[in-house]
Amino acid sequence: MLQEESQKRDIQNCPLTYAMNVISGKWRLPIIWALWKNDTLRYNELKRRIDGITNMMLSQVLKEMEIAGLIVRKQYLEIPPRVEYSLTQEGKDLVPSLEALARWGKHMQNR
Amino acid sequence: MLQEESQKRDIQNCPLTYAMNVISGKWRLPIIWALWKNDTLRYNELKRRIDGITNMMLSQVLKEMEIAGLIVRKQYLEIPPRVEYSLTQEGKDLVPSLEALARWGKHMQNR
DNA sequence: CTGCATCCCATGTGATACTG
DNA sequence: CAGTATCACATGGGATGCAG
Repeated sequence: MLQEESQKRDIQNCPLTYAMNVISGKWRLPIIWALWKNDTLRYNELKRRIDGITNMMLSQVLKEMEIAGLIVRKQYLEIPPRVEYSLTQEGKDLVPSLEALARWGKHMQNR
Repeated sequence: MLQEESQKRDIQNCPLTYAMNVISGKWRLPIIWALWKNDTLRYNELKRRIDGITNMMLSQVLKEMEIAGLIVRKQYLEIPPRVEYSLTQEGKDLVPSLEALARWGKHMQNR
């Protein structure tokens, strides 16, 4: 439809919409937050810190965030398998903006 | 379920999750942006500036944002009806954080 | 002009089981 | 340990028509 077309254009053109899409979703912020606090985490360490997430959602969202350039995945060819995740520089650059948003949210909650 | 419980707790406790919920959704940012640029707009003016939105979505989202404290609705008891919308101070306070996010998004798009 | 009600569909998310 | 596959469901969003 025409509507979808204009929406797609928005997503491609508007930096804010782009940013929102990158951090939207139930699990993206918890993942960013966990990796921000811990620098590097293995798959199962991450899973244990994010309460309620399933393997399906975790692996899916991690893959999307890697493609988006937010996190980096480092795989070691060992038995048993070891995979470590951490934030890219861009992912780290995002945090101050999120903290600003959080301050605003805190203010709204206390109103 | 237990999961929903913990999710609800997150929404209530985490200021960032709270803020994200307030600005998430297909039409919230376009509305904020339109009111930021124009200060005050009537219902139909707003609708004309937000390409593709239906009456149903516009009125629904406006009501939610009013309850959230982002916008203020001013109704004039005239015939034909006139209703004007504008950002609250809190709504305006949100904009700098959004602009920071937008700068980050622009950087990511150019990478 | 400024909305609301009904019905419908797409997408995101989840439960469960399985694999290299 | 680090995932994938399948099936199912809840939620957000939309088309259409009606209303004060």
